[in-house]
Amino acid sequence: MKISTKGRYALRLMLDLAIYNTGNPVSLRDIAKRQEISEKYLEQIIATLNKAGFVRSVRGAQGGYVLRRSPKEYTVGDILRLTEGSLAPVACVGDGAEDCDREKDCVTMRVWSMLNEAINNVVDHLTLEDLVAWEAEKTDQYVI
Amino acid sequence: MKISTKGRYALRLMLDLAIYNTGNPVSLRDIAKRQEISEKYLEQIIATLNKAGFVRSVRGAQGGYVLRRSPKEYTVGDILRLTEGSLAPVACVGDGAEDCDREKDCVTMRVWSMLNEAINNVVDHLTLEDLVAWEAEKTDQYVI
DNA sequence: CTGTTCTCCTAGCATATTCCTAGGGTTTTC
DNA sequence: GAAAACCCTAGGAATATGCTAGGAGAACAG
Repeated sequence: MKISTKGRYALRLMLDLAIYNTGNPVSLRDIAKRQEISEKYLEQIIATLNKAGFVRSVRGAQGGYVLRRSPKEYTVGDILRLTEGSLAPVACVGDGAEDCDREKDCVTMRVWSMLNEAINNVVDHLTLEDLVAWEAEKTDQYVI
Repeated sequence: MKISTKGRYALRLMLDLAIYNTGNPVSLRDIAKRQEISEKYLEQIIATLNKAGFVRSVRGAQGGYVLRRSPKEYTVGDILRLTEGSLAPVACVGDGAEDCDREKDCVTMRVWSMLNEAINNVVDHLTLEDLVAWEAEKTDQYVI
């Protein structure tokens, strides 16, 4: 019942892009340094985000990645589902649920449904913008 | 981000015990048949529940297992945490959280905390009694 | 007092997943 | 044309998952 590094790093990566969202591409090198994550591993993670159209890549020197949309248009759920796969706690609930022949008899499915809803309710109502705001708050504290 | 069979089977096992909670021990053999789970695998799972004092075992012929407490005194969270380990979505939140030197800087931790709370809120407010009641409702539908 | 029905214990293993590392290739800018 | 970037694929160690197997020990029924 854990979120893997892939999903966690993807979120930090996207947050980093959102914070440095000036229009100029941000290189993986810089993100990797700031986030203290292996650049090579980040490459693989951002490839997924790139193919899904979450980011735009700019090749060559001075290249890097840019967010395709504004930070408020990415929910945490979008990012985690893309990188982690379904966030449903079991295979038999949520969208694209596998059918199970015990389904009708299965009271525990209700538990998983409730859990699924609770999880979605958190991740689908948080956007990158929220995280950027938290980051800003945090910085303010040091400034004041 | 999945609950493994261990936790899911443990819940079904405990629910089965709660439903057949007459005072007489229920054999694993019967539970395994009803739940369509390998008896040998269930043995390993119930060993955990037994060691933790969730169930009492009765050895020998006509033996089996009995709940130690009443169904309403077991939350789904109790059962899942025992069998799955912590339900926290990442290692750095929840009780017994590992320290992380990025902690202070880490905005994503807020996301994981919220997720953790949401999950706990579901599993800690559901008891075996609730599941038994659902089971009863379900049966009623067929009877009417 | 013996056979049957149970629980108990431990070992092992095939498969999948996780978390990377490595080594190149291609594109663009200076 | 060299450097700085992205792009692509392969592999691999470590761990977790989801069991199966085999037997030892306990208690009851007849």
